[in-house]
Amino acid sequence: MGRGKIEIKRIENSSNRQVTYSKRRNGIMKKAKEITVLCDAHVSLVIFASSGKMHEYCSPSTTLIDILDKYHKQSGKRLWDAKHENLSNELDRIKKENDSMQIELRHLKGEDISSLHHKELMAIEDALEIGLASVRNKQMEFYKMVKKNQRILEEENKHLNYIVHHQGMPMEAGNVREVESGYHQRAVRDYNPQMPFAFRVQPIQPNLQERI
Amino acid sequence: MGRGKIEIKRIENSSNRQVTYSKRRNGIMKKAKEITVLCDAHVSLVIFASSGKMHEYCSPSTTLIDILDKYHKQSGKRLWDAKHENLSNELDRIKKENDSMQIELRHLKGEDISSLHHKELMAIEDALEIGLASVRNKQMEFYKMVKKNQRILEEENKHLNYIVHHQGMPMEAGNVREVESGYHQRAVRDYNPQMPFAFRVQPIQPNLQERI
DNA sequence: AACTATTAATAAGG
DNA sequence: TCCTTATTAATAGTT
Repeated sequence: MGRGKIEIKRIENSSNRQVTYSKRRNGIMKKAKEITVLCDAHVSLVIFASSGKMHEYCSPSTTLIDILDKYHKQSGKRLWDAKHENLSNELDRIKKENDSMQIELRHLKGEDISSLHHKELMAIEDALEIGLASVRNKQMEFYKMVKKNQRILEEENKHLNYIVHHQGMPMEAGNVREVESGYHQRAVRDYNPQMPFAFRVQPIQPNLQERI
Repeated sequence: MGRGKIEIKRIENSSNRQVTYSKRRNGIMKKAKEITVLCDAHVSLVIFASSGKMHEYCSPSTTLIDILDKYHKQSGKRLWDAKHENLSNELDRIKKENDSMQIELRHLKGEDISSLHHKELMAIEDALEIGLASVRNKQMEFYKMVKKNQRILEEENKHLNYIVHHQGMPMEAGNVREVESGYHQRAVRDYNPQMPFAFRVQPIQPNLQERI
């Protein structure tokens, strides 16, 4: 259908090929639309030029996903399941990891241990002891820091008290509080900001004392 | 292109529609093949008749998956990612769960605790103490069972010794071993099969003694 | 399914 | 890429 008949084989002339591609692509698109309308068909058409440029047609009232879904059902061919597989495998892997961690967690919390053997119990006990030692060690650090801070405060306090009383400076209760809080702030400045607030202002936690 | 011009609208006559569908479907397929050959194009064509019957064409040298993959890259549209989404979401969710469990595990093992606040440390310590108590409780059960078993064995032993020595039955060393192992087996029969092997034959674990 | 008159697509050229 | 046009290809209606 043209000025001459052509053989159906690759058009070697690049620009001719390009032109023909463009024309025929439009032709197919048109045909696709027509069959859609005329015959209630559902069509998905995706064309890539050799240049890589893409054109597509998908009948209205459907989506490519629908089409592919139906394709999937009818052909039995997998398609994106191959893509799924990786994700699915990873999911399985992580689920297993999750399960074993969950079990380990339970065991460390002393749950579900009735079926464990002696060696396993020992291992858990060891882990717990190590953890406990580490946690208490950390708390000890806090405790020492607090102690030190308090000692500094007390010394400063004593010193100031000395000054106040021996230099005969009259002060009201409110002023004293103000000065004291000033000391607190100064002393606290050196601390790690992550240190719990409780340690900065309040006295030592009573249960820390019991443990040390 | 026929005996008369037709309007591009749904063909109401069902059998006409069916015939036209068949003819035009072949036409499009042919066109698809032609453009593939003539212009080095990659074509994917999927057509569903209103009856639901499917036909497809995919250029040789590619697969539908390849085409869809390229489609995905170029259009940015999701496609089967929509299908993926559930899986992907679940993966994310489980990964998060995983992470938090991992952190909790580390904390219970006394790792990565330097940034924790006092309250958090206390909570971990409590959990560890509970876990430790539970584990030791369980071991205590074993210990008691072993103790009881041993007591029973000792009594039986004493009794048998009495019989052997007072009835003057001469026995060789080999026979004694045989008898003893027989006792062991009998006594062990009452145990939970999950009980660690160590308890069944060997004496009490020395470190259990220290702990109780 | 085959036929064929007619329309539609398009190759070549501008 | 778009227009034109000669020519081929597709196909609607018929058998």
